[in-house]
Amino acid sequence: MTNQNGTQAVDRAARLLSEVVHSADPMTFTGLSAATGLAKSTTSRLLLALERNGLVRRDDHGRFLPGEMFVSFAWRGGAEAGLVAVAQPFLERLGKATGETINLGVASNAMVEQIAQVDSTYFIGGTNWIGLSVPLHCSALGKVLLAYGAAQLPPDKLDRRTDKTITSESALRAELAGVRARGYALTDEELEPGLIAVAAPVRGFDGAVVAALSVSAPASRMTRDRVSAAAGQCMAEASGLSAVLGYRQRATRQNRKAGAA
Amino acid sequence: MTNQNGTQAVDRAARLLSEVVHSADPMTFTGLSAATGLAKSTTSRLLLALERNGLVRRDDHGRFLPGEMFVSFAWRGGAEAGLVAVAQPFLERLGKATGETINLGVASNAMVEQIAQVDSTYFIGGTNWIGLSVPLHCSALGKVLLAYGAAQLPPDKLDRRTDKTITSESALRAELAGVRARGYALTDEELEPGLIAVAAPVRGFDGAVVAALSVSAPASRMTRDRVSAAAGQCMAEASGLSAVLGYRQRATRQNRKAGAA
DNA sequence: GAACTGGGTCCCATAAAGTGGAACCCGCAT
DNA sequence: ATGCGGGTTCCACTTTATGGGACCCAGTTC
Repeated sequence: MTNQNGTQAVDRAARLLSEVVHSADPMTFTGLSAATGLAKSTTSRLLLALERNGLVRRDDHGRFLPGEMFVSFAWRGGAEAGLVAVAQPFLERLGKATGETINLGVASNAMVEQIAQVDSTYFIGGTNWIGLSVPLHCSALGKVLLAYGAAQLPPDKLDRRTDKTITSESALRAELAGVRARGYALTDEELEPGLIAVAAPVRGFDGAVVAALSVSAPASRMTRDRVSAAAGQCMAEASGLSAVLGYRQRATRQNRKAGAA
Repeated sequence: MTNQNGTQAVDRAARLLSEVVHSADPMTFTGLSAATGLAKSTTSRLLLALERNGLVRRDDHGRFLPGEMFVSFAWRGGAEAGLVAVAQPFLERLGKATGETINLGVASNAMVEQIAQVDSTYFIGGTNWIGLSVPLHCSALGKVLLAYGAAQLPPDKLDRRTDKTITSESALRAELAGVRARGYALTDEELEPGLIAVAAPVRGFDGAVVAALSVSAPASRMTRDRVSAAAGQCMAEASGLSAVLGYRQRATRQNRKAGAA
């Protein structure tokens, strides 16, 4: 465990900082000391240094909160710019797991804008879709955004892209209910013949869906059972990303076996 | 210059981090090394440590950007919560300089909500207004928010609070134009007899006015010339706060940053 | 109000961790 | 193939971080 890099103090300070920033509510001095396993004196010195530098501040009860530097960054609109970067590792993991093309999309005036991508490891299936917008009603990303209220359909008629495209409002409504029930969306040659994709919601700190994560593959590779496997992996990564964005799942869903206090 | 605290490494790392976060566009390695005056090797080691801990990341050109921890914080909605904290030092400086009551206000459904305050050093003038909402058209804070489009008047008639209150829409429009021209707003016994206040705009990173900063005093103390002195100090602190929120005054040649590539 | 308690900072001898100059590596331009 | 600037790694040197304990302060308890 000894750090051969020669940055013990900085690493420790960063760990403290991480505790402070990622914790749901303000950390106390002793809490931090315990969480990081650092000696009281060391904890004190490091926290003092962090405070001096605007990285943490203390509330009126002496508990620690993220400091001026974080707030300043947030106000500069760094959030949007950073989403892609934060998401990248999740996309990559998902890409590695499935071997298929991964996309992250957000709602942008009644379309889905793809803001990040990891390419398929296969030859077939690999164009770059970043910056491209696709319709809401026939893409997996779009269905997720619609299903969870992150996007609204324009009043126009639903565009028919293939003979499988859902073009009736009521059918779409039913489909979206299904998405919410399953927790993921599927588009099966509804956007383009031969293209199948699944997508799962990414939530922000308040539970609102802010983006969607998808796995796209040619129908030839995406068999029935692989769809559900991909969907599972997709949901897992999406919820990991949600966690980084501050979303804390409630325990009311499928109970996990290991109950983290 | 030796640090008496025993936190050299952390302080240096924090300085690097500060450069990265507060800089308008991505810093290069050499830029950081130069800006902080640290040896190349030290800079490298510290940046590596920061990167390892998610405090900075590198873009595709190897330049440094704020890392996952900052983005994560921003997505949790830490911004609003932190505004008060970030503003506090500015309010305090202004309070010390003027000796009067200082307030920070934001627009909140057609009123001004005071979200932070520093009390007058005098006995007279000192109630706590935090949480209190005041009308837009007859408070200095409100005039600023109106003048710069951070708030809109409700369709109702303008409430008459004193005999000096501006109650005609056209007179108010003229007043707001004056506010924009001077850069600060004045309310002279328009909200309450004997109460004079000046206020200046606080801008976010994109130049939009997000809040207003005011100095309030009894008319007995706030003579003509003291009004302009207070206004000057108020504008100075407001623009300091704006700077922390990422607002950069134009008027200097600023080359717009092109996207990557 | 004296004695206790628990959170937090300060002190100081010790040695571990950080430092920076120089060597080195890599990609790029020439 | 040669040079160059940005960046990382090495390593001997010593400055700087470490943590145990003293200490301090503000609440509680008796």
